[in-house]
Amino acid sequence: MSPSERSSFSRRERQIMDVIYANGEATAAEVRESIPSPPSYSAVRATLRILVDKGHLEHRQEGPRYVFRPTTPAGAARSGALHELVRSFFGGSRSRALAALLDETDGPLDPEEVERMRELIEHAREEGR
Amino acid sequence: MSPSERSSFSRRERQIMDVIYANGEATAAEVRESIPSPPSYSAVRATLRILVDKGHLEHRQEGPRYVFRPTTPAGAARSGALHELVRSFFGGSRSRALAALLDETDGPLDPEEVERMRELIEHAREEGR
DNA sequence: CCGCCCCTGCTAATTTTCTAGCACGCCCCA
DNA sequence: TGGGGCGTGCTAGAAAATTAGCAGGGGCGG
Repeated sequence: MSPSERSSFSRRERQIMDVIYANGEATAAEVRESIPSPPSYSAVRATLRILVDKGHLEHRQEGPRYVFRPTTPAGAARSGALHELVRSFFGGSRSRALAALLDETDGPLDPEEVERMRELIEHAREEGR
Repeated sequence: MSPSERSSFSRRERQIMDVIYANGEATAAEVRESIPSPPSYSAVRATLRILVDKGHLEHRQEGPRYVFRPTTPAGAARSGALHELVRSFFGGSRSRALAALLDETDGPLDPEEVERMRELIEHAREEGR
């Protein structure tokens, strides 16, 4: 998903896409439950239909209902969104983003997780050598 | 800026906030130049005024024009946006986010930067010990 | 002083988004 | 068979966002 595509979403569209990316996939009812001060069920369905028309979502039938998921593979969407955020909020500096990522104000760091992160960095360092 | 606040922006509002966060501060003309398929100058100014009314931006007079900047301190906004992204796209896992951050498809890794990142991790590791 | 240029504030209209609600189909069970 | 529950598609209207354009105001060169 390109940045310009991403920024072309309307408010509701974005909220819905966020929920679906967070969940991987979701039904209309699930989407609605995940949105604060949610719109009507009908409105959710209408917006989902629009997103399908625009090519951002696809749906499959599961029993009586539709299950929606992004057309853009999750990995690519995640990577794109993250790089876009780093570009716009951190001037493109990965290390400054990492510093914010390690900020504990938003939840304590798990030592095991830090260890995993250390390994990731070591690995990247060896690759670049 | 809370997530719910962030997701309450309309499309244009979001585009404008993004530009201003990326630049730190900006004039109406600068904002307009940074938006792809930009709205009219007048529309930009109107939306800026709305954002000021809503309390997301403030402006100071600089010579003949206004310079706008976020009311939320940049650091807090960055941290909040990043943690929100990690929560919704990476299931809250910082290490998975880091893995995506190290993905080179979006630009090569600078060895010096990797070194800085390694130091950040080491530091966090020692803190948590 | 006057005209020009660039800025702001504002209003009214257009366009887009959002919503409610109706019509229909399917399944299940009394 | 007939009703109720639950899903979809669709459309018309309401609500919100976006836009254009006009009415100043201030600085500056002629």
